[in-house]
Amino acid sequence: MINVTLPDGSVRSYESPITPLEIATSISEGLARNVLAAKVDDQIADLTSPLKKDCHLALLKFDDVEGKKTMWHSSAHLMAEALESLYPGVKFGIGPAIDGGFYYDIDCGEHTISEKDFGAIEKKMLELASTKSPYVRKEISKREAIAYFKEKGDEYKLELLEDLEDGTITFYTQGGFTDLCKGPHIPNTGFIKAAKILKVAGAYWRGDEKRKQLTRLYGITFPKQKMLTEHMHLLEEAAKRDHRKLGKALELFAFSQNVGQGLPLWLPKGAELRERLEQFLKKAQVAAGYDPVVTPHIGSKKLYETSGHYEKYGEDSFQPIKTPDQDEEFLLKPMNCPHHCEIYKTKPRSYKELPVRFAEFGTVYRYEQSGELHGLTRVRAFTQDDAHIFCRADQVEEEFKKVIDLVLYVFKALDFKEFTAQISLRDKTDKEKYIGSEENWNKAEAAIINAAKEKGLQTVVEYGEAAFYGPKLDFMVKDALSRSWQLGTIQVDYNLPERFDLTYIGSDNQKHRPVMIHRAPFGSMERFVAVLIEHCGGQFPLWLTPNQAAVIPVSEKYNDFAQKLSKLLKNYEIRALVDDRNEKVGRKIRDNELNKIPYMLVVGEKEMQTNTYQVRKQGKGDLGTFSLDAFAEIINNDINSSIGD
RNA sequence: GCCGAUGUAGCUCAGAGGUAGAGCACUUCCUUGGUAAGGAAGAGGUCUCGGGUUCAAUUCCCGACAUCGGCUCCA
Repeated sequence: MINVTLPDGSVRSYESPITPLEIATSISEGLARNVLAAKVDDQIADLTSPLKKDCHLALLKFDDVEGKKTMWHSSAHLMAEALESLYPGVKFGIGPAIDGGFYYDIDCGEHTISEKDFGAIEKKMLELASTKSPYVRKEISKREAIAYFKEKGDEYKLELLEDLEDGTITFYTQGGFTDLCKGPHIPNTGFIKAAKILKVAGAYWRGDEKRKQLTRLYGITFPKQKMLTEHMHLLEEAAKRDHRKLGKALELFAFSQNVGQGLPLWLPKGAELRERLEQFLKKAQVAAGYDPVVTPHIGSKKLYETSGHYEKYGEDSFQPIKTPDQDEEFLLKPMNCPHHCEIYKTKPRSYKELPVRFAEFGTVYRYEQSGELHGLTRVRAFTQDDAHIFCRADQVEEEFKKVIDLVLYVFKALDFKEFTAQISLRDKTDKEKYIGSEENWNKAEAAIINAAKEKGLQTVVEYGEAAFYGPKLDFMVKDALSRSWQLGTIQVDYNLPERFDLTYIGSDNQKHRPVMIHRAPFGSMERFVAVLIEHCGGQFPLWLTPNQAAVIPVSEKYNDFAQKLSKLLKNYEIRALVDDRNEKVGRKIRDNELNKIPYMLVVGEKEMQTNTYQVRKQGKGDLGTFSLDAFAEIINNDINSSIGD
């Protein structure tokens, strides 16, 4: 007999061996029909693998994240089976489950798979699924496994096998398809009731751009057709929030082929919004002890040779600017830090004045690969809300914490609640690619980890993601299609102070090396605005939005009165437009609703007589009648609740 | 940079080997209105660009450029 503890704490006794599926059946038929995998003492397992000793058991359904992942992983195998049947001779790389489904990397030789083929693949998958073929696990010797894939001619699987130890290798077979796989899987293909191939893309074998590019097919499956329909609807809704779409519709920014790829043009409304964001941060930075500085858009090539960036990135950047003097070369500024280092060096510094904090909204230029450009999130000219803090080693942690506070303040004002703080540390196995002493790195990494912990951040640690000159803390936010982008960033740098020979005089009257912290709460204005647009679906916080209110005269007779009102609103620091088009009220309301204008004031005879206004809130409808003072108060309350003042 | 797809009016999209269409937006006129689309007329296109095939190419083929989805990269 073994004792099995279920998630609710209850303990059941069974004759050993017994499978999780049998236990599910013993609980209820319905459960047995819906259960996909088992979690045995924190290990996900097949429902059919026997339990031989006391354990904790959770039965996973599609609602459970692990259940979903198991089903999607099994679906990758099903897609592979379909592909093999449609395109004989296709070879397989890896096929994992991911957050929104699964993919499989395949090599289909001469044949190219395109969107036209998706329908046939989906159909084949469902056809194979309907046979309810069980996923059969088999432990196999390495020799046999190699023989199998040699016979099949699949060099990718053979390469994967090289890294596996004999005795740990398992195969899974469903229907006519066998794959190298450690599992687990759902009991049989019958659970897959709806399948959709989502996209096709190239992907380098093992993520190495020097190796062959395989075809990556992305898909998703569901246990119910209705769930797929809902999912596709959700994706469509998300696509409507795409900042590229909204940026165009709301006339915030544009690109022109005549100007160049990845070089954004800020339109008046977008520039106004950006300006407001800058003012907001500048104010916060003055309060936090930053000194504004301004530096040019180009700098001597030598400056970047000193910083080490030319050596590392020069080849792939915008090329040096030539001058009449042959010996001179300049670079478009790819970063602000070297300039700020030179500002630091303009005079001797005492330990008493540290930390000094130089802040600049500095526009930088980087030649990003053409395939990487993406709306405003990845461009070739962008403005960083940059600042560099020069401090003593003993001040690093304190300064770091202050910057975290600033980032959190910014995120709160813009209602960014969902973000992850990513701590990027050195690659544990390859410390060669980093500049700086072991001791300094250890200190910096510890300082970041401590600061993040003390500020109560939810963090993920990524090894190997650090910059070459120091560890960093990045604030990651997802876009409408759940792609993750880095916004705020804080980076410790022991390298540049060294390279620029920065010093300060300590209390001991000796020269010491300051530590530098790079930081940007927004990251870049471009990317931040992009993510902000998607985050709020184009409906910006009231304090930011270009037009806070629309004055709508009911007929042309009241246009003058509407103009007068908008001037009055200006006195209250309320930004209002007058919609004096020759259209009916209903039409004007509709258009201003669609343009996401937060408030509307309809004016006609009644308003002119009484000096009170009917206020309508975007998306909410009529709020009632207000005096101008009362309306201004609504707006001010709204603003204060987001940025305080 | 690599793999795949796409490129027609300001926007969203139809279309076909015989030099182009819809809806919205725009302009003008009528209408002067009370809370999510009033009516009529008009204007708007080197069908991304460059080659080739053809009597004829925006359509078929090749190339470039740009955009989109990924991969790699991201100071």
